[in-house]
Amino acid sequence: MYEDRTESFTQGKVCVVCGDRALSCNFGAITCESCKAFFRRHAHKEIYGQCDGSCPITVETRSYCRRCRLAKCFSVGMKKDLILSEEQKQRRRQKILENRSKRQSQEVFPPDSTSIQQDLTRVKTSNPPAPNTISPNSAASLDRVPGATTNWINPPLVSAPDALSTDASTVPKRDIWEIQNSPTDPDGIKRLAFETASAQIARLPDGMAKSRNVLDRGADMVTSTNPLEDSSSQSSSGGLSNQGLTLPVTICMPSSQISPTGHTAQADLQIQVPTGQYTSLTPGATTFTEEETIQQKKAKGKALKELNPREPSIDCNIIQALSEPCFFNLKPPSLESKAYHVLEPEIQQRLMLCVEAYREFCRPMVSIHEKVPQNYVSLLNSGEECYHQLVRFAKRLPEFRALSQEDQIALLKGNVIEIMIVRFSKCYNLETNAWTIPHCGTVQNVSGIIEEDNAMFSEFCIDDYSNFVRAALECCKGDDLILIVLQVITLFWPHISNLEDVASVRAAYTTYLDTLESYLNMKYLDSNMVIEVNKVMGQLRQVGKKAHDVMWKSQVSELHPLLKEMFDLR
Amino acid sequence: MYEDRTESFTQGKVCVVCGDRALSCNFGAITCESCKAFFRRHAHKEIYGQCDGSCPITVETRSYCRRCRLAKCFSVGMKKDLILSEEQKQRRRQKILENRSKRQSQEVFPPDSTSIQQDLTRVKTSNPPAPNTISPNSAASLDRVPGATTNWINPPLVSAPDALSTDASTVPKRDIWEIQNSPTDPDGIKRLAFETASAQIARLPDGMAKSRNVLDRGADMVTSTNPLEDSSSQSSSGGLSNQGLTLPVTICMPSSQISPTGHTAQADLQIQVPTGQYTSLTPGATTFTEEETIQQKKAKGKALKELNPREPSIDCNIIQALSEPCFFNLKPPSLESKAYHVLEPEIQQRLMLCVEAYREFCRPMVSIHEKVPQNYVSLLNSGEECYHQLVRFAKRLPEFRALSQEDQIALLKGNVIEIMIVRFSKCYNLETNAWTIPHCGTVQNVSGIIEEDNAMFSEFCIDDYSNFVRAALECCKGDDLILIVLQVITLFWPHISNLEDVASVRAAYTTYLDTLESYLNMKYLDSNMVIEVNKVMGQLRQVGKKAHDVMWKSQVSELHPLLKEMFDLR
DNA sequence: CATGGTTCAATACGTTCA
DNA sequence: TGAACGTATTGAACCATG
Ligand SMILES: [Zn+2]
Ligand SMILES: [Zn+2]
Ligand SMILES: [Zn+2]
Ligand SMILES: [Zn+2]
Repeated sequence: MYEDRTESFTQGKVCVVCGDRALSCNFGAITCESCKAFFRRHAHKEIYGQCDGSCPITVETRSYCRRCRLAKCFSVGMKKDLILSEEQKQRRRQKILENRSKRQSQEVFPPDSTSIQQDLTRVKTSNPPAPNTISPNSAASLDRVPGATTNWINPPLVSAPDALSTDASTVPKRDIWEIQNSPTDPDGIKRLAFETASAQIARLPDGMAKSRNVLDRGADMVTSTNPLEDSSSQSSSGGLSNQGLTLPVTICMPSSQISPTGHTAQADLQIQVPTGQYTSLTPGATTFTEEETIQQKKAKGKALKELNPREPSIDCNIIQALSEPCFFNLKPPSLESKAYHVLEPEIQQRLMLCVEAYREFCRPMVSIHEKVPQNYVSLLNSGEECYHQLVRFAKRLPEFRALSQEDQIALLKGNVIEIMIVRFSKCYNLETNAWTIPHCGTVQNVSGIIEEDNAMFSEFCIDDYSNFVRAALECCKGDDLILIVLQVITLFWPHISNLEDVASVRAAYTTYLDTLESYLNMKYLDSNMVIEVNKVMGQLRQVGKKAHDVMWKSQVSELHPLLKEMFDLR
Repeated sequence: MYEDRTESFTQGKVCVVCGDRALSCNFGAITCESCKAFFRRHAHKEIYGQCDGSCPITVETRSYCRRCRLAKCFSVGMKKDLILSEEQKQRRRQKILENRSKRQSQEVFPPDSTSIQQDLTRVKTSNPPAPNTISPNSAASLDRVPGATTNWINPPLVSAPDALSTDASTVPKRDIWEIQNSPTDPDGIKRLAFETASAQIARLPDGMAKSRNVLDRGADMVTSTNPLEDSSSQSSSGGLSNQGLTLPVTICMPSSQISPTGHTAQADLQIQVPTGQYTSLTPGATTFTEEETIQQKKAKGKALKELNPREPSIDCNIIQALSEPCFFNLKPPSLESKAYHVLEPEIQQRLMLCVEAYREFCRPMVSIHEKVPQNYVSLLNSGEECYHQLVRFAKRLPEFRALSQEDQIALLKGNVIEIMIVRFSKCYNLETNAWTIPHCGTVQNVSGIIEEDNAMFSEFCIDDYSNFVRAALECCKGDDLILIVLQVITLFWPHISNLEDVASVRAAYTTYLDTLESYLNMKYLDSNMVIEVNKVMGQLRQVGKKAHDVMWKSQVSELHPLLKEMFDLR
């Protein structure tokens, strides 16, 4: 509805349906943009209404009666045959995608690629998402993996013959893991992997929890890297322990600071959380009740904070940020978008499944209100919700549900670290080597902390982590869906020993690998994409192993009972 | 009522009714939220007040005088047509529900969890989301025309868009995902559409199926249209809850009263009804089998009745009356009378046609034996035969038979309420505001019942109905032929959207209007007669619209599947 | 350019609850 | 009654093809 009455400048074109300004002929009649959209949306639909069929249609009244508006559209000669059929639209989208990635692949080679930041900036400014552009030098630097597997079609350890290999199964199978873990013969690898797995099962106390909160926020920011989304999230940054993720667990603190109330309840906007009791698996363990309302907890948190003025308090902004829903989640592209219809239905379905499952990670965490975290350990302990989320995330996946409880637990325990690493990668600031927290003015650089305890972290070089993040972000630039599917794949990573039904796990692993591959092939004609992502997976395993090792060195005693259970720590 | 006077930040929008802050345009005028709600609640009501009609309406005073507030609402241009009708609201809710379950179909698990084990255990028990069931939209619209047409030569027609297109694309397209996930080729959609289209007719196994059988059968019978043949059906009448048809549906009742056996089988003298299963469109719906014999049903009904002694039972005489053939049918004058020879042969023929068709309404109903109706809902539900009769009635008319099956169904669905209103008007007692049932010493006054639920019937004032009946009966005093032809005319009332062959429907409508006019002009020299009947038709549409609304407000769950099908209720 | 589709923030309906 | 909310629809702006 245009105010300016200089209709002449639009060549006096007027919508024959409503009289609004018209720009062109649409579907057989000169119409305005709104009537054009209206007709496209409704021409094939049945419209129910209650009128005598003679409602006047003007600019003002056109939205009053859909039936009469549609009738008028037809009466002025608009033809629904001119609306592209679903199939035609599909072809069109396909073609657009092809052209787009063709164009981008040309852009990649030009000499200008400089720093990551510039890349990111370019992403922001250049309209079409340029996710697959990889700066040459970065790609090179990622190539730490000796003899990296370039073809992931054949998952590690998984020689699942009956897997749903949808296509190109002819490609020689190589196991990424073989490379990472350096074993040379398949059997050796397997065994090795298993050993590692069993060793791994126990880690990651709580670093996960807390750091996740913070990290999550970062993800929001990163998401805004998405050219389409832009602006709203300013790039301020509030750092927080992130390495927490990897291990700041080791920081000791007065036990008094670990409040017994330091756990959480689930409180989601949509989901009513039943109150209940936390019952530890181990009889003697502490029990927590979860009967407080969120409001009560908020109040309590405030009170606590006020009562302990001497304790260094964490910036309120951080707290607020942490408690917001989805504050750092990945933002996958909407699968509703017509563009994805090119994919086979099954692939679409799996992708949707991943995104749906991932939503479990997007719930707000309220635990942060309960007690203001004063340090990293309490931050960790207050993050129980993280693990619940992880469990729910896994449960969303039918393949996971189909497993025995033992296997489910084994997978969760065995792969949690890697999943979390992927999850938090999005908010890692490569420039500062810190996790960035949006909405907070501060950036907490953790490298110093890490360096404090060289003995503890000697095995976990910050470079490992940052290299992984760098590779991951550059690889998936802007396309959070890749990271999401990666988390699902990681969940099913079948390196764990003593799985009851290893075949099913492998099948699931393969299935989601294939899904990701299909997606990448569809979206990025650049076939290198699969290779790149494959490399990233290799790095993930490397860094995961190191994080795991460090975990075992940490002080167990201060962790929340649930976390101990999670990791079989005593 | 907002305190902050920074109205500018709301773009200076001000409620044109009360001056409060406004957010958007509501029902045709820029209003505040409260006036919007007020208008929605009261626009259809009559508000009586004892003021002089000049009360000022401001933010502070707006709730003082509802009458003046409503008047101001109208005066500033708010339109009650923009308030969704009951049907539209119902569809809207339906759509929201569908979308919601679609979205959450993957949302398998309850959100809360305490310990991992509990989480996992729950996983084991919880089932994957039920696949989304989609029920097809019916093609017919039940749109109402609010205003009465005063000139019946030009019926209030809805220019059905693209009426002549016979392709299946008129069927609303549904996303493939909604229905099944497996189709892999784009054609899937197309096929689906076709399925939907053909299903439109074929499926509906039941309700429709049922009526379809009848439709087809009806056609068979038409052969026997020969006037000589139908001696068997004397003009006694098989009444049935009629008003039930129009509205008492809304009365809620314990679900126990709705016996799953409370439906009927077709058992006509001439028509052998194939036994079969009722398969609802919606997978989860109840299934009814129709294999019992009438005797069995009778027994069952008795048993049921005895088992529920607390339920108020309807007088046995009524039952008997209902089961007698044609206990309350109209008795048209014999067209053999020489008096009618003045009329042109074609007119005579048409009149005879109407009378013959009407005889289909005069067959006895046996369903009443099955289960003694305890109240209006069960009465309604037991009245399946009514609809079969209606179908046969329509099938007798050549213009109707000439239509496509889709259009036939659309007409039946769209006009059934008005036809029934006319049909039952004859037994409405204007003195008592009750329907009188012959052969019974009792008169059942329903007004009390209707008034019981004011909320439900607020829009359907008993006065509306009685005014119509009064007008109709006074107008046609003694001449049942008028009412009969009126039913035929009503059948062809072409207000329905998306008729394939709207031209033919209009032609039929006009034809019978002309027939009636010729008859009236011949019989009643008083030329006012045409005008009077015209007025009655206008009232019929008004009362029909209200009845229609009430129908949509009713508890859908309690209705017989056939009725749901008939009215596209879910 | 002309004319299709796509997107997303604004809009406008009903619903809920205190 | 009216504020707050959930959602489907709308339409301006934009993107892509030929
Ligand atoms: Zn227009
Ligand atoms: Zn209209
Ligand atoms: Zn107002
Ligand atoms: Zn007043």
